[in-house]
Amino acid sequence: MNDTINFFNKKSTEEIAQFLLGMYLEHETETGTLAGYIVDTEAYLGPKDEAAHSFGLRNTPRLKAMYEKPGTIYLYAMHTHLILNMVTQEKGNPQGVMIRAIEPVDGIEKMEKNRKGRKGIELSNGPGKLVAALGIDRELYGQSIFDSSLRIVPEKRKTPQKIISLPRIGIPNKGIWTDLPLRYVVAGNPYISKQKRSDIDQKAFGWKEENK
DNA sequence: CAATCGATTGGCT
DNA sequence: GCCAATCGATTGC
Repeated sequence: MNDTINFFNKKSTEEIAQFLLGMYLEHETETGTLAGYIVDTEAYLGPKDEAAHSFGLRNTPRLKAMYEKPGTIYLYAMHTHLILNMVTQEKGNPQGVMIRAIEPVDGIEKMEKNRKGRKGIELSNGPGKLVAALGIDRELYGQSIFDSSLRIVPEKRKTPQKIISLPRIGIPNKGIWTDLPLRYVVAGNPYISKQKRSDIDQKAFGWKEENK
């Protein structure tokens, strides 16, 4: 875990976004532990990034957590859905990574309940969906992804066979920022949104063979 | 399938 | 009031 914190302290937001692919994300709730592997992320480069909430160092009450230390959880509402992000740079430098999808591992039945009976890839193949599946709420706003009830567990992570970079989703008319490939996905994993069925790796889900 | 569109909360100007 | 880093149902090819 210390290695992971050091990684956040030394690397660029783009590098951290890729590093988070395969990361084990778990949420300890009153009714049990819910967890999965991160398979889809997007980097938001803060002050200079027209697509970021913190563009131009904008700072409003909602953005407070973005100006905190690396690993701080930043949640915001999009229509009726909460979206999960974490801070990636030093305090006062509001850059972050958004989590777009996870592959469920632990507590799948509870996730199905949280998702009102939906199953399979519909459980967590979108940013609003995984937040609902894991039962994430506003109380986690401003807490640390390293040691709160919602946390990453580097010891349990997987390694992607191949990482693909793509333009980010849902940010039209932002000049170069619309097209820059700041979205990163585990190639072939079925939980990636807007993916062709033929590109899915049904056998290994895009992971490297476990080191046996 | 792909494209379109309505729903509808919260944060900002 | 307006707009959004979305979801899900529906339409149409």
